[in-house]
Amino acid sequence: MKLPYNPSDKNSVIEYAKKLKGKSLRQVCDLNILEHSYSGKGNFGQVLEKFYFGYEPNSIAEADFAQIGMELKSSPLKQLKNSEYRSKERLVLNIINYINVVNQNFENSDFIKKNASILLIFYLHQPDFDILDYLIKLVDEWSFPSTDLEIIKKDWETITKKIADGKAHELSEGDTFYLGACTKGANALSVRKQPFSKIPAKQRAYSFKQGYVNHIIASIANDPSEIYGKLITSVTVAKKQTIEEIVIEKFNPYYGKTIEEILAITGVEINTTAKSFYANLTKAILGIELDKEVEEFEKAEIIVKTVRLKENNLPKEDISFPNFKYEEIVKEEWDESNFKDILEHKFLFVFFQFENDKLVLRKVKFWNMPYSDILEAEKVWVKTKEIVTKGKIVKEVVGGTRYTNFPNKSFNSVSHVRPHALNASDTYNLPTKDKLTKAKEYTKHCFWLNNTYVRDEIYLK
DNA sequence: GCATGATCATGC
DNA sequence: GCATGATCATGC
Repeated sequence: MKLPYNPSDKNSVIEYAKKLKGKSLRQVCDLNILEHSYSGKGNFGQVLEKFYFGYEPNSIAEADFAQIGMELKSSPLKQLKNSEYRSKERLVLNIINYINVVNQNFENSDFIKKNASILLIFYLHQPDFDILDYLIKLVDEWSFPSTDLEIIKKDWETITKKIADGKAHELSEGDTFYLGACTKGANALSVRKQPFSKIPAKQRAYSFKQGYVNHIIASIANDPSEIYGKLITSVTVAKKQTIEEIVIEKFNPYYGKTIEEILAITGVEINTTAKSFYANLTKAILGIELDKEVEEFEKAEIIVKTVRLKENNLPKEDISFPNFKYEEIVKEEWDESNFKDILEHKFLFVFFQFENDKLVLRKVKFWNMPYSDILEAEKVWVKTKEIVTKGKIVKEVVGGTRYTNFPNKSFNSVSHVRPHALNASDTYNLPTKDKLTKAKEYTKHCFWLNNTYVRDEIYLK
């Protein structure tokens, strides 16, 4: 069959691809073929490959357009209330071959062979729409900006080293900055062999983190990115230092200084009572303008947590996460749960400590939760889900105070569940009526990291 | 002094 | 109106 483009000419492929803009698959593909073969089901990318570009979907190691070394990737967008586009999810790339990758360098890796040049096709995902009716919004060829490539190379090496250390089963997205190792497979049983351990490891693929995809989208859409400040100003810097090293180097001169002293040295004026105070102080130290976001943190989806330690090193408060909805948690599985997703992020902890009633900067630390502790957090999540499912939240009511069966600090060393609401009547609906109180809704709760865990496993380590 | 339940303050 | 970071109140 003659193709409507020349597969050995990059411009021809890109030009043909760009005709997709503003169209849906139904508009550009042969409807008869579609209805016979797909009847609205299947995956957007597969339909696109087969019925628009005219080749059979494959899972070969080389790029889809082999002659020009270009890989085709389609991915969904979501639209914000202000009508801007954001990535709906991470962008999943090739599967990690644990056996082969340990014998490769980044430059000659399967990853680079497959993804050095990507033809990106972003479509607007709309709930309840047939995939054939999603509108294609953005089409362009994309390759790594040179500074990003240095970060991604280090990420690739981090992933490879963990496999070489026999720890493929302990891989986590939080291990890396832009390039993640995300799980890929029908279910938790999708495992494969790893070279230096007998433990089967979950099947994983390289992926760009959602935050990173958002920046790709902005660059393709030609959004002027005036809203970002960069830590890494050149390829030279990126080759020499990791994001981690750059951040620690910037914080280092302020260790042992009080907040007042830091403000005086940086000369930045920040409203000390504002909620955004610590976020702004962090930006001041990093040399980022206060009205801008730290580009590298957004791309890597780094969660910044400020902790105030008491003089005995114990954090003054536990660390909260977003509230969970009772009706949602009962439908989730741990592997796809919100809580696990959060815990697999990379964190930047900024530690202050009270010293004679003044707060002094102690240290900053990049951290992501070790595999063994994720398994502990899973127990807390499982128990929480069980309690909500059975409608056994309230244990007893004493006076006006309701005591719950939620996992507390003595249940688990990593995490516990506690209220996080405006007041007791700030509630979410329950999927099952509470057995004891007959209530149909309950005060909002969230998962917390225990302050003792933060002290022992993050601050002191 | 800590654990647990409850609530506050701010900004979008 | 709500999410989020922060803090308070009470009982042991």
